[in-house]
Amino acid sequence: MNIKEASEKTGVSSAAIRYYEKESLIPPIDRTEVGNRDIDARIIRRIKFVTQMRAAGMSIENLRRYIELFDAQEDNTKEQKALLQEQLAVMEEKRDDLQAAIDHLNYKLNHFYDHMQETEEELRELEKQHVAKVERENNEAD
Amino acid sequence: MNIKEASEKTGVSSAAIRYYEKESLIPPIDRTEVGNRDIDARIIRRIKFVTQMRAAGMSIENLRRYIELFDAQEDNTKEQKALLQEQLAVMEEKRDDLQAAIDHLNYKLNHFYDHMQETEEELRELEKQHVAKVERENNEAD
DNA sequence: ACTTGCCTTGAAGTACACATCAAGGTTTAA
DNA sequence: TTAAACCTTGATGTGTACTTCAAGGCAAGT
Repeated sequence: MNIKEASEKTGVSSAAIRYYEKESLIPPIDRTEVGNRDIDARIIRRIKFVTQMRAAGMSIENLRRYIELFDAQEDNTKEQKALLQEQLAVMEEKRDDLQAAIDHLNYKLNHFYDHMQETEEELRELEKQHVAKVERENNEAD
Repeated sequence: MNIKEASEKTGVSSAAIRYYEKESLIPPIDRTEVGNRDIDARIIRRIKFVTQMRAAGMSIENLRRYIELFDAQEDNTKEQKALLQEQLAVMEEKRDDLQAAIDHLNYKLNHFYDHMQETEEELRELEKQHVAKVERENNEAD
């Protein structure tokens, strides 16, 4: 499979695949006799793995660190586990933040046709208080 | 409250607060007589809101679009609702991707002390097959 | 023979989200 | 009154993660 087909199969651009190989996020890719990349299922899996982790917000740097350990022969399971747990914590926090924001949006959508939207009402109240305060200050300045 | 105190209170750098104001992610901040920013609880709330959404992966651009609608006086409810729904869909997808990755990592962690980690085993098996294939090819080339 | 369409590498360019710097102003404390 | 410690704006710099470009090679079709 050439790089274009791999790109279509994974949704990752050819340039990005080359970049991932250069950055060792995927293993060295076999070449045809003329030097073109010949991509197999193993590489496709690796590309998809990278995509998933990238979508989850893992940086290239951390991903490479992780994959290095992953691919290593020696079982440095402690480091590996620590790294996984670290990443897991980051991702869970991210998910919770997302969920909070989703809840917020859902609430707004559910109450959308109420005459005054309540979440906005809250902020508008603060806004009103603020405007009143500014006006008071202006009056004092007279 | 000056910008430094606000920075300490929110964990957002002074430069970032200025940037957020410039990009209209937070409302225009009042100034003291000499032109320094005078930050109140309302702004602090807004900064924290931005931080939360940013941590959840929303881009500055989308966040601004969202906040613009949020702050709008006119009730262009249809567009507003459409945009909220759009944003909601994006965020839910992101959350689901995250959850999938979290599940993946959790699985790995739960099976960490198994003699051979199963997910890795799978990849290592492919790796072995690959190496064997390369060796066969090398032998053929002799 | 030549166009089309794929590939290669290395270098340079780009978008985002700030961080840092330069040049200057104000307030406070010694 | 001079230094320290804030502040301002505008410009420029930075790191990340690619994308795009330049220059060329290979293989198939017309």
